[in-house]
Amino acid sequence: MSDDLRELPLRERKKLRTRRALAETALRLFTEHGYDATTLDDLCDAVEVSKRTFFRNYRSKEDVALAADSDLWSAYLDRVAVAKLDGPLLEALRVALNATLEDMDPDWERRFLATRELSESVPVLQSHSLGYCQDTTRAMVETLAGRSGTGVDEPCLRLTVEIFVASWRTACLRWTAQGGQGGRDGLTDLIERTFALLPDALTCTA
Amino acid sequence: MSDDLRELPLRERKKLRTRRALAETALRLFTEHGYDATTLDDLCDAVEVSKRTFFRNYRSKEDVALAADSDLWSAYLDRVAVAKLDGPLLEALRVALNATLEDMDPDWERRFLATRELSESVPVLQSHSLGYCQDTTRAMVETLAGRSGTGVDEPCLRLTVEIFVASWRTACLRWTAQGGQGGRDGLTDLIERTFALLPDALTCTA
DNA sequence: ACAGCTAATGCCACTCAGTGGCACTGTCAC
DNA sequence: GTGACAGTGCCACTGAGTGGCATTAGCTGT
Repeated sequence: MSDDLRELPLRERKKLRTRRALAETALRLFTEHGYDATTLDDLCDAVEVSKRTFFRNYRSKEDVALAADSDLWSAYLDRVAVAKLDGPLLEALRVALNATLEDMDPDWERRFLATRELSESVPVLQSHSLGYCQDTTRAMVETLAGRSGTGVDEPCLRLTVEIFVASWRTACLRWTAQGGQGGRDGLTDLIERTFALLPDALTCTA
Repeated sequence: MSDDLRELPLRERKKLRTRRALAETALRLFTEHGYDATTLDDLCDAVEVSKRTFFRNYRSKEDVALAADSDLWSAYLDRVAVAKLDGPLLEALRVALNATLEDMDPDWERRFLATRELSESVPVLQSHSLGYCQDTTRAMVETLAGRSGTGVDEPCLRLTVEIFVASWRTACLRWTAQGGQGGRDGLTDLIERTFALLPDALTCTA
């Protein structure tokens, strides 16, 4: 995830630079002038690429805004695919998440916070972001089912993963609400506390 | 939710008929020819209204496809707003959901199943549908927080509602996968069984 | 029954997201 | 160098969604 940039062929380097410039500039423009008020033409002008090139790098306007989300989920999926995951599943998934967070690029944290704030104020981004979560959920269920030999329809497995994602989002929401306080350690801490609340959440009264 | 249609002023009746015709026809066209392959112009031609009228009835193409979802959630929110909700919150929410399902229009079930199938095969609909869930979650948390006097930031409350929605979606997924078998009773049954799995889901091992 | 009011609609022109096609250019392999 | 080809720019197009304004049609009052 960190700067593996210098040891790539020139062509790849340029491509990657464009990709990053697009995501970075998009985040800045969306934050400064608003998501709707920023057109893709604005973005492409700023990065000095054609709109066609934009769409070769990102599938949609929402996609580029949520690049930091995407980075996290794909890193997480990679980790889950190779991790040990012994003991209680929910706990193992949480540990893997913490490890993934620690491994993210130093700059990712800032991008992610900006992305979260944007996502919470723009409905279409929120929906799209939830779509990512759902895709990740599905992929995780498939990976885990394939490994343990049970089918993907095993309701308990799916439910566990859903609860995992729900907890993550709850923790993430609080982290964003407090302005990303404590950086990724703060986030890790919130995650831990949120997961600890789960048994209470099942039984708490109105 | 049932046919309160005959006792409305003519103008309102026509408006409602148009609304329903749009949702009904949209569902049919989307199912028969595919979501992307059906343009709003196609839909408007079929219903014989202008595109402008469409957008006065629904906010987007996704919205009209997910009308059955929206119907359920708004009925559910209405019920939660007035329900007693004593005892364990999660259980009370589930009971209220069952009651809402029973009260839905007889035709709703068919529309809902078609909507779910559509939503699972069209990513943008899935995202949009998750957005509805999220909006409902937020509204529920506000309602419940306002009633019990605690703040909306009460993490346990939000977590409970998130788990509720996650369980609902898991049950719903299975219901759709088995072709809506058993109608809404079948769905109610799946919901009950899914909620019963929750304690296991917290502790199950990989 | 008729005229006036107004909500709802239709129509038209527009913006912007996203796609397809084709020519071009810079990078890589030889 | 030179040919191959990935990546890019440019252009024209479709389709979602919006704003404005004229028109229709349902609800008044008399």
